[in-house]
Amino acid sequence: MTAKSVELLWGSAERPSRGPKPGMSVEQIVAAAIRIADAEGLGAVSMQRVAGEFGFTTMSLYRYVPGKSELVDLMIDTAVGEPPDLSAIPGGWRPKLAEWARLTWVVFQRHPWFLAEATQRIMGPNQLGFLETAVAALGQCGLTGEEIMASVLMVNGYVRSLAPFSGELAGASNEWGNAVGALIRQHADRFPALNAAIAEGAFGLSEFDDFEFGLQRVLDGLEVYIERGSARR
Amino acid sequence: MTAKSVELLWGSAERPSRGPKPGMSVEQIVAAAIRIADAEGLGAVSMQRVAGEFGFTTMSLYRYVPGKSELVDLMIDTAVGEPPDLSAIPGGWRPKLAEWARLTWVVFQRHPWFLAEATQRIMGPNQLGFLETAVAALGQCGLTGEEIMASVLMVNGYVRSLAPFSGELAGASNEWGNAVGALIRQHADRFPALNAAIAEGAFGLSEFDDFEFGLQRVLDGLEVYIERGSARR
DNA sequence: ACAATTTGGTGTATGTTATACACAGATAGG
DNA sequence: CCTATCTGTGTATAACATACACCAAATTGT
Repeated sequence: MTAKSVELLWGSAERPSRGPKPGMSVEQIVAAAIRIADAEGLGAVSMQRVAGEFGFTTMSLYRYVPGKSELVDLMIDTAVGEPPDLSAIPGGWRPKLAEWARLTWVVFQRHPWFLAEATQRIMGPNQLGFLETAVAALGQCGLTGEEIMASVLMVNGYVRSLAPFSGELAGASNEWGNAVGALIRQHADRFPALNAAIAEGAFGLSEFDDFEFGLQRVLDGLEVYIERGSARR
Repeated sequence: MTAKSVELLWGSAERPSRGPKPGMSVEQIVAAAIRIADAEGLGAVSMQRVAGEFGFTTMSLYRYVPGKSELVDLMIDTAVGEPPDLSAIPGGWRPKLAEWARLTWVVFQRHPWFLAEATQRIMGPNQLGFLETAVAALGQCGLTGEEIMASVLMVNGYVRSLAPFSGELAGASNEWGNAVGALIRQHADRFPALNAAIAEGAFGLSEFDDFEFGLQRVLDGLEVYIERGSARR
C-alpha cells in the first residue's frame, strides 16, 4: 500500500495512449475528496461519495487510485500545498521558524481532518518540502543535525497538538470547552486548581491568543539553548 | 452519545435487583478492549472481538455500553489511570511539570492507540485529574488562569505530538524513519537542508533523546516568561 | 481498414463494520 | 405464583472497502 503511494506521490504518471479517455484524473479526485473532508470531515469521504461527485460508480475510482489509504496519502500532501520560501524573511532563524509555524497552523485550520490522519504516514513532496524549509531556517545556528530535527519536531508538534482546540478556544460556540468547564465546576472539590484557573479566565472567550503565547514560549526555549551554545564557542 | 458517556464516566451505576446476573461488567469490558488495543491497535477493537473475549455475542455488549464511541471514551480514561500526586516533588513548578510530562509520556508509550482518539472527546475523571495536577504545579508562578492553561496545553501538546515517533526514532526497526530518509536522499537536490541534517546524524539511531531535549526547551521557554513576569513585579 | 491490445467504467459479490429490534430465559418483588 | 425487569441471542439492515468478470472505447500495428 505504501509502495504505490510513493509512486503516485513522487513518480511521474505517463498518460497511456491506448484505451478510452479517462473521465476523471487523480488530481480531480483528490481535490474532490479534500473538498468533502473540509466540509464534512474525513468520515464523509467514502469511495462511493467521491466517485458520486463525478457521476461515476464506486469502482471506477480504483482505475485511478489503488485504494482508500493511498487516496488519503494524496489528500494529505495536496492539502499541505506548496512549501513556502522563508529565505526573504529577515532577522535570523526565529522569525523564519515563527512564520513557518503560523503557515503550518493555517493548513491545520483549513483542513481540520488532517490531524487525525497525518502521523506516521508516507510523506509526500509537499510535506517534506515544509520540513525542508524549517530545517533550512535552523541551518546556521550551530545546532547538530539531531538537535535541528528535534527542534523542528518540537515546533511542529506544538502547532499540531494545539490545532484541534483552536476553533473551539477562540471561536464562538466552544461546545467542548463549555462541556469541560461544566464538569470542572460540577466537581470543584476534586479539581481546585482547575477551578481557580477558570475563575481567572481559563477556558474563556477572551482576546488571549493561546497559539501565539505557546509559540513564543517554545521559541524562547529554543533561543536560550542556541545562545547558550554560541556562548560556549 | 456524549451524554451517556458522562453518566458512565462520572456517574455511579447502581446494580439493578431484578433480572439475571450479568455475565460481564463495564470494567471488564473496558479492560479487555484496552488489552486488545494495546496489543493490536484500535483497529482490532470491534464489538464482536471484545464480546468474543468473554465468549458472548456481539450484541450482548450493548447491555453494558450504549455504543462503541462510549466504549472508547471509557477506554481512554481508564488507560490514563489514576492521576499522580506531584506535591512531594521539591524545586518548584519546573521539576513538577517535567515529571508530569514524563508520566504523560509513559501513558502514551503504554497505549499507542490513545493518540489517534484522545482529542476533543469528553474528558473522564482521570484525564481531568491529570490536567488538575499540572495546573496545580503552575499555581504559584504569578501566571493568569489563561496563561496557566495555555502553558499546560503547550507542554501536553508537545508530549502528545512526539509520542507517535518515539518507538521509531529510538527503537531498533525504525521503518518509518528509514523510508523518509530514503526519500530525502533520493531527492537530495530538492531537500539540501534535510540532507545536511541527516549527514549530521538526524534520523539516526544514536543516544540522543529527542523527548528530553524538546521538553527542556519547552520548559526553558516557560521559565523565561515566568522569570520575566516576577521581575516585572 | 481491420484486428489486437490496452484501458475505462459497470455490475455483482464478499466480507467487515455498527447497531436496531424482537424474543427467550432467568431472576426477584409483590 | 406471577409479573415486571433484566440478560443474552438471533436476525436484519445499512454502510463500507474491495475483488473479479465483463463490455465498450480508443489506439497501434498490420
